Amino acid sequence: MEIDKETLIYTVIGSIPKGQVASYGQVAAIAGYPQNARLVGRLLKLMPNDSTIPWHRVVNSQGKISFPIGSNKYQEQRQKLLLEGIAFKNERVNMRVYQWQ
DNA sequence: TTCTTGACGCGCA
DNA sequence: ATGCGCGCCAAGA
Repeated sequence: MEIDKETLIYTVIGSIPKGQVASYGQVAAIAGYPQNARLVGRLLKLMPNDSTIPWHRVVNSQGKISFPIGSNKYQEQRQKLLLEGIAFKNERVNMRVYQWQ
């Protein structure tokens, strides 16, 4: 039986360790779908609210949150990351330090 | 079916 | 550092 992209990507995101982050592109690549960063973002958007997957640990390749600065979602994600000990430097996390794998 | 969008990424000026 | 263009690809109009 074959695992679909959706399930695989959710699994990858779910395996990101607490206190670390991964970019959309990395998640896609690890799941076996390089060049599909947009797919990752789309799935997170369609993800049910009652899901327990750590969606907040996914930021873009620049270490920035992919929501407009100041928006509720932006604040929510930033807060979750801060609570895990991830520090922000000018609205962005240091990928060299917090990047998973 | 074609065109536009978008929680993206990379190279280049 | 900062735009800008282009590649990607599934979903919606």
